[in-house]
Amino acid sequence: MSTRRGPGRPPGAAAPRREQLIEVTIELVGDQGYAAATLGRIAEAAGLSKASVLHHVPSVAELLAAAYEQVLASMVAEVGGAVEEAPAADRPVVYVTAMIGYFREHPRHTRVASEALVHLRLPGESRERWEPLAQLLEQARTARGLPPARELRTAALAIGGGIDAIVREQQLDPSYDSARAAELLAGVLENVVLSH
Amino acid sequence: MSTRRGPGRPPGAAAPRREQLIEVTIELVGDQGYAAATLGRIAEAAGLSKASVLHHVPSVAELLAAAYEQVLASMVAEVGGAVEEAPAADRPVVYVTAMIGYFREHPRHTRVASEALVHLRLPGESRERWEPLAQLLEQARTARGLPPARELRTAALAIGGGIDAIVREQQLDPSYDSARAAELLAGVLENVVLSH
DNA sequence: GTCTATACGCAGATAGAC
DNA sequence: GTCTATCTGCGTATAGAC
Repeated sequence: MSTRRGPGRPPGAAAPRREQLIEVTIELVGDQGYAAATLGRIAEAAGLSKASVLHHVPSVAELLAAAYEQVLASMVAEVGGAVEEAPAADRPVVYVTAMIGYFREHPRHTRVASEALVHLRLPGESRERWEPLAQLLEQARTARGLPPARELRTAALAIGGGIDAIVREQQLDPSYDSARAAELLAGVLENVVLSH
Repeated sequence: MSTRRGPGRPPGAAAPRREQLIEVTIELVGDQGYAAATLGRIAEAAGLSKASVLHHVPSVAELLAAAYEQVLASMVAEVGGAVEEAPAADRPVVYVTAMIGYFREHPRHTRVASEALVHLRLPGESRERWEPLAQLLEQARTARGLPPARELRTAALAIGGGIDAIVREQQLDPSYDSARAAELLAGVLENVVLSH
């Protein structure tokens, strides 16, 4: 009987219940913040008992981390894809607009990502959030024949902070046009960091 | 007997126990975050029982709000003072350097202020955090004989985000020179928002 | 896999003696 | 003003039946 069902899944397949739990956790955190993402509320939103939730997930903390990681992976995939399609000289600008665009298209992911630094115990990774952009800036400058920048870290940090602020404003006030803001920020980047 | 002690204090005087509790709360939040500022830990840090703490303060939530407000008031007093001493044309630049300088001099206040938006139920005030800077920008432009800016909100938002990022970096890595970063950010402000 | 029942800890807050 | 003792609620997690 080659079609009998065993206890396991085919190697690459997903665990559907776990996926569902991650999904409702993202909705809960995205809409009401990490403080609202308790075992009881997650169970209720998933239509399960608390014990059943913990049958599919080792702990609430692990589930919260998995939800955050899924949001982060989705963001990295989309932004990273857009960046790689562009020539090196334009990548910083694409990074800015793609990042702001991503969170405009995924409002729930905004809160998941922005509150994660406060609520989750994140290893040192969060401390170097400015590094990817710094690398893009440096590579764009060499692609343009410019000398290395002296204050790369501060430049990347400030641009990243500007992105965060624009994304947050779009979340607080959906009538705020973050696409236009992204163009503006990209223009500053172009004229200040990527010229002379 | 005009010197007898009654139950009250002279009108303008502080309530010393309450002040002490606010103080230890700021230390706790500043060093370990809002999650660590529980009634039990506050009591322990103050050398009191939990019940005694609540004799001087109506609730933990109120104490947390008071601690945040004290930090905010202190910051506004220092930054506001520096800004008012400067001519209108220079105020945005002074705002940036004074703000970053304040949090460099008061590391504990950094975390109290930055996590407050996530942990405290703040009324609409937090939504207009960009407005003071926007006003300074507008006034500086008219003082310089420039026409009103078109994207004031985004400019103030992005600068504010840059300030936040630099302040946070100084907190995470004390060897990071946020004073130099402030000069850089102020320079961008000068050349991008306050010229032509 | 799913449930009910339960254990356990910790948070905030109150009662009442001193 | 200060304390000890207590209450209540909520959070995570486990035990064990179905």
